[in-house]
Amino acid sequence: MSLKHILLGLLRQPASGYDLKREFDTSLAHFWAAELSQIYPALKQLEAEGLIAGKEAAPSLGPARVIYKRTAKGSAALADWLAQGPKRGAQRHTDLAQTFFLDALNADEAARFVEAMLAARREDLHVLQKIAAAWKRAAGAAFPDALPDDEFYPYLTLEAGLAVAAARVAWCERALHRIRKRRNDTG
Amino acid sequence: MSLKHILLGLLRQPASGYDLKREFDTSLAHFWAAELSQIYPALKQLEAEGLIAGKEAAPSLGPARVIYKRTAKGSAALADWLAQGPKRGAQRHTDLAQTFFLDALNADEAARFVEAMLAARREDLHVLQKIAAAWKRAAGAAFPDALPDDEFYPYLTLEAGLAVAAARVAWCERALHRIRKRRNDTG
DNA sequence: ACATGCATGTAAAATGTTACATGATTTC
DNA sequence: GAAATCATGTAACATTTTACATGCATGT
Repeated sequence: MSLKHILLGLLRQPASGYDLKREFDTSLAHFWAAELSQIYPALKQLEAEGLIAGKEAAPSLGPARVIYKRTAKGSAALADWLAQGPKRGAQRHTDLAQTFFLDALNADEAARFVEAMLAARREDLHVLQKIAAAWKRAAGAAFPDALPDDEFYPYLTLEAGLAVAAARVAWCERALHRIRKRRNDTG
Repeated sequence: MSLKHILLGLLRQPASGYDLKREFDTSLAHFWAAELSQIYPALKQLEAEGLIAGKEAAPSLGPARVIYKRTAKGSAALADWLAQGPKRGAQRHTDLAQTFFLDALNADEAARFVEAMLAARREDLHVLQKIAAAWKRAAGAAFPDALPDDEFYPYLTLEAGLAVAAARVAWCERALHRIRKRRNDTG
């Protein structure tokens, strides 16, 4: 199960389930999503397997938190996962599935659909660009090559997200041109 | 549920569950995957909802087949889905999740991981390029603009797959250069 | 007082994967 | 005769999503 391996990876630094959810939403959103209701049971399972250890943090103020951290056994399990080589993840692009059947709509409706898709993909790209810009500002001159390993590799994945998002925007634009040209040619 | 909508879309042409599985593997693989064990129950559900109708095909030779076709009510449900605008599909890129944690390996192992990822992404791209080339050969001069709607839109999704696959290959190459440069710079 | 954010969880439903079971036909 | 492909399904398991439940703290 990949989710458990990802949690294992993130728990290099001690963190609560809630902290981890925030990481998913901010740093991992471009390749993985997870809900709190999925994270909490997964953490319990990892603890039962001895791969992470949890400690109740005394709440001087605010609600109680359980802080987890990876064990030595957990680090070994993580290295094992990586040593297996790159795994393929299932991709389900609902918007492309819809595009596949756009002949069920008329030309105007189809064009509007692709316009909406373009707007959504531009928004995706914009979000990632803002994150990348903030990262760049925070780092020094030899960016990203001078980053320490534990920031360099996460940054690489952001670049992957950026590259894919840009490709999808460009594709939407081309598709829209084609659809408009069709509409003019036939109508 | 998107799978049911996709089946609904594909059942413009009469087809059996087995036929549909073949379509997933050949024409939809770049954005959606489905197993037979998922397709058969989904077809039964769609039939129970009156969106498709099945007919037992008399098997003169070979095993019995159930041929389904979309009903008028089914076509309305499909149009409805498309009219809701583009839906976002959950993306789970296991290989990027692994890349995120590559600092857990040493520089050589990390480089080998990315090399393997590059090879896998090149293979993805190659598969799609072969499909696109075959499509191009089969069609005439004004390709793809002269295609009928029910082939034009599926072709657009293939182009999306191609664009994303090419972007991921290029990203892997850049990442690999960076990792090798790092290895030389630091030791 | 009320909304928002922090914090942890359970329960139920939906969705997806893997393994199993069956049997005919076609190709080597 | 064996293996691959056609064809349909069930069962068990794993995973993910959505809804619900609880309670503290902070800002308006």
